[in-house]
Amino acid sequence: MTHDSESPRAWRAVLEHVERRLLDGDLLPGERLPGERALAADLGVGRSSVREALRVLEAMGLIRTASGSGPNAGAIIVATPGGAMSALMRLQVAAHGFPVADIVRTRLILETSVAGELADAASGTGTAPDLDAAERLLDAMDSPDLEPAEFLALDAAFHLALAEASGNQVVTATMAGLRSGIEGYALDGLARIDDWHATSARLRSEHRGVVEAIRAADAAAARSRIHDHISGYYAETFPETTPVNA
Amino acid sequence: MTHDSESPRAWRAVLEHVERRLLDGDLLPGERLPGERALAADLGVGRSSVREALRVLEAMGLIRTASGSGPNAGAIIVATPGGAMSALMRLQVAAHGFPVADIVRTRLILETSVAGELADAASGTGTAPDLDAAERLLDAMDSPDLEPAEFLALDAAFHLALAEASGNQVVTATMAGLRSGIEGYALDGLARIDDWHATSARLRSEHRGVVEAIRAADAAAARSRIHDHISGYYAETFPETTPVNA
DNA sequence: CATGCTACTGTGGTCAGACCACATCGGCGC
DNA sequence: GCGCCGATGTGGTCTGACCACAGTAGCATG
Repeated sequence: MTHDSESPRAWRAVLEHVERRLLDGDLLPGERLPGERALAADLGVGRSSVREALRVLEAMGLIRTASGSGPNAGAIIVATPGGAMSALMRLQVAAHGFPVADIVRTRLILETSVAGELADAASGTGTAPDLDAAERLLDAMDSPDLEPAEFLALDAAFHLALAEASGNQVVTATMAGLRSGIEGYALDGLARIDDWHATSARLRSEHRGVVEAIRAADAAAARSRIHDHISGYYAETFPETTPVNA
Repeated sequence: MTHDSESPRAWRAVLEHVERRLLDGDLLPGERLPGERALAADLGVGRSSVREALRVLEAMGLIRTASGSGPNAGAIIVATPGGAMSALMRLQVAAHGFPVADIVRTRLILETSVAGELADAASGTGTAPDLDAAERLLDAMDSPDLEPAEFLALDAAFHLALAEASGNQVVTATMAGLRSGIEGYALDGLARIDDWHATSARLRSEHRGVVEAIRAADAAAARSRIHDHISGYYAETFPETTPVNA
């Protein structure tokens, strides 16, 4: 009943309140938000409105909620953009907001750039990029008795590991989202592969080639190899897709 | 299918139900979702749980809701990823999930690639990219009596117009999000500019140079000019920021 | 005195019901 | 035939009530 204001949506007021507290440094990652009831009382809105705002924050990867009591309970500020980006891309693809071809084009842009950056970093005198995680995944992909779906999951993890190695959290989260957006199509595309054995062998070889070019600090080769790797795969599995330029 | 173990959350069931209906083609953009009460009854959950799911869908840019009656009322499937991406990036920056430096680095990657693509498209025999909207914005920025904040808004719109011209909706939405994420910093940065007149003149000139390179189908020049334009501006306003490589 | 179990407390999660503001549309009165 | 006006149904919000859960204090017991 607190004559708050003109804002037509109460839950938006909650969202803005939390965002402001974040920007002001009042709330830091790891800290807890006030309880839903307290937040509702403070802002003069109902608890349901608070919950709707918290739901949005949770979907955006801003908070994690837990029931019960103790320091682990409640809404805790985290920053896990990967899941949020994945949900966003997945839903946008489902609603035809993001054409699959644009997802692939964007993936091409980001991965090509990441590979080039990694190679450049390898050439510098400073710390070389950490490719251990990526290579461990490549080793796992050499296992001969992998289901195609398992191989695909490792493949996705490898590409994500490259992004992580670049140290760019925005690119990492975005690539996780892009991958999620086309996951369904990737699984469908498995059925189109005639000779899976040959295809997986080629993919493995291409992966090694990319890492090799990065290690050799050959940015141009890293770029072109990862580009050809991705566009070649999509050309094979989705020949009807609009050809990706770039 | 990454069938994650079911969480006992009712609102997630609603979310997944809507997503499946989207994927199955039952729900198309422009169509209306069932009413909240009907949805609650159909899925056997409370209306508040339905509302929490709808709130997430709205935040993700999937639906638009309107009160009242008639064909425009209710929850209508739309696909406006720009707003969702902006909110996501803005919140992640606020929660320190996305370092500002990574936002800038990603912007550099995407815009450089977009400029190159546009120049390549201009060289092809097909339809040249539509740069009219971008150039109209440049004309507006030539107005001598613009507040710095107004100039900045037009600047952002110009860069977004380039992305739109590339025809990649994922990149367009992502760039809108990146811009939103650093909007606060950009406004703060205005205070650091000593000679705004000189700076704005330089920015205008650089913008024209980018468009000129695209029109001339000089991809290399377009890439380097947009790269220098962006990194130069951030180097000027945020010299303390970790130097962006790439 | 130490220990183990048990209520207590506070958290989010959910549901039900009740209003309100709003926009449309059918029907009554003119 | 025309115009106004209430019936209707929508989302938006609030309230209050439960539930499951996880710590924690405190009692009972050895």
